[in-house]
Amino acid sequence: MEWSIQQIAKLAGTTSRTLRHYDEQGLLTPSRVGANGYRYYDGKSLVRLQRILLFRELGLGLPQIRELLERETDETSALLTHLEVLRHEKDQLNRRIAAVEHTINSLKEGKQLMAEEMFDGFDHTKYRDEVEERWGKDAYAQSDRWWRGMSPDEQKNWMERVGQLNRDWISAHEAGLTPDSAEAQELADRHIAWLRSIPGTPRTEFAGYIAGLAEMYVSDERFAANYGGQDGARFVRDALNIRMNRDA
Amino acid sequence: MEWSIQQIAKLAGTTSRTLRHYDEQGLLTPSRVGANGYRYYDGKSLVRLQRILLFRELGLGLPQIRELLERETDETSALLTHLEVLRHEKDQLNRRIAAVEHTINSLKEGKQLMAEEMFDGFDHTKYRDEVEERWGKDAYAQSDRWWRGMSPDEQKNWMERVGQLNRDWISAHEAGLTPDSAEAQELADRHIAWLRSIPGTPRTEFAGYIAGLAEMYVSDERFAANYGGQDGARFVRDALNIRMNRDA
DNA sequence: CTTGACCTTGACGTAACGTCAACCTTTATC
DNA sequence: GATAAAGGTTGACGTTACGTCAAGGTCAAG
Repeated sequence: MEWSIQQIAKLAGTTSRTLRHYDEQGLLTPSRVGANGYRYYDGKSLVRLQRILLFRELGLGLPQIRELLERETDETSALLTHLEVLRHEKDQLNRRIAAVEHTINSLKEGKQLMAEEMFDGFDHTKYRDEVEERWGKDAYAQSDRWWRGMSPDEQKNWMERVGQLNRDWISAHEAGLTPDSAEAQELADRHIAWLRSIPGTPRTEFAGYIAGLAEMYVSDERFAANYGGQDGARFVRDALNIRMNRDA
Repeated sequence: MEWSIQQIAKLAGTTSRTLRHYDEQGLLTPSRVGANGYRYYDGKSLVRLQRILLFRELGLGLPQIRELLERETDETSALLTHLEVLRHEKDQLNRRIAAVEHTINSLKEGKQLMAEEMFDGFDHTKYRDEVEERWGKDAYAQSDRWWRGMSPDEQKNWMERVGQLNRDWISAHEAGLTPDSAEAQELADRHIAWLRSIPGTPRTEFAGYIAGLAEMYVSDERFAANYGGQDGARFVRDALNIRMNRDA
């Protein structure tokens, strides 16, 4: 069997322009080219084309696809790879759906959605890679399970407690207190207790973990924002460090 | 609270260039612009930015997003729309996963995947809109349920029967038989019986349906390809028409 | 006063095609 | 055999949502 360029395009659900593009890129050359320059394609071309379009729908770039097609001699393994990517995409989608449902519920409960909350909600899934890189894969998975295990009410409650703690930090700082003041040290106590309550928090080397975290509050604007900016974050960091040293 | 362009970019997980782009496009103007031209953003900006990025992840274009944000005063309804789109995407993904799993199973059963099969597999979902337009929504849904109701084995079996019929048509044509020959008429009988066996086939106006279908075999390359090209399709059409007229 | 981080406005680059334009073949029809 | 319709070819420029310099102004810290 042999098809013209438009025929095979319709067969595969694409356009002739795409076919010419793939020809230019060396991704899919016609099985035959007539003396008049017309392109003709056969069954093998069709299969290859299907696979290309398959990968394209996944968002893979043409160079990547070329690599895949060249390296993968086995159809099954290629499809298994494909399947894995699809499942990963599905997971992500499910998460996004859960996130949106969550925010809708919050709204339905009549409580206004505040900017920080919105950010925190997304934060939890958005920085996955970063969290994994910094504290290991288990840490993220564990913390994620814990978070999802809570009811929306519990989640809200938890976030409000965090918000309160943050606000207290900011007030203390704005009140001109010093990091070693009794008030700041009390906040440090609360802060540490709060951190301990999060599953995934390392039990060994806890002191080093806290020190690193405190440093990050300052250096990462996303965290610093929670404490009213870099200045506030520095205040929190100092208070925490003093608290930890007192223990030692 | 007020953030600089990089701060808010990091907060939302994007880049400063994107922010400037959105400013240019009038999608998100800074809450304040300093005398030096610096852009500053506040909490409301952050929320709006989050929403923009949300929609962007869905693949919506910036003009569309602008429309949505202008029309939607209600947060909840916007998110509900959003949710619907997400769920639709999820359905599609699940279908693709099922399709890939199906082909993998076929391969695992050791049976070679032939080009036509692959095409048929995709065909069934790919041309949905077209089928619906031509024969009504019920027809597609009905036929789809029927197809999915079959086990992989049954599906394979059914496709092999179709393949045999098609090959017989091609042989008959290549053998130089005429559409009104006894052999061709016998094939027409089988063909019509086969069509009747497909749920969704109209019972009323069956003759007209057959005539239209026969015409389509010729005019649509995707169908013609099954009969060895337009020429073969013409042969099938003529045989079918003769068969139907004989009944009348 | 320099250094380095951050900001600005152009302006060109990119990916995967869509969409003409200008022109040649093939096929069907008068 | 003329002619139009349908389909083919190769350029070449347009599109979207930014990325990525380039060239230069601003600002806090040492």
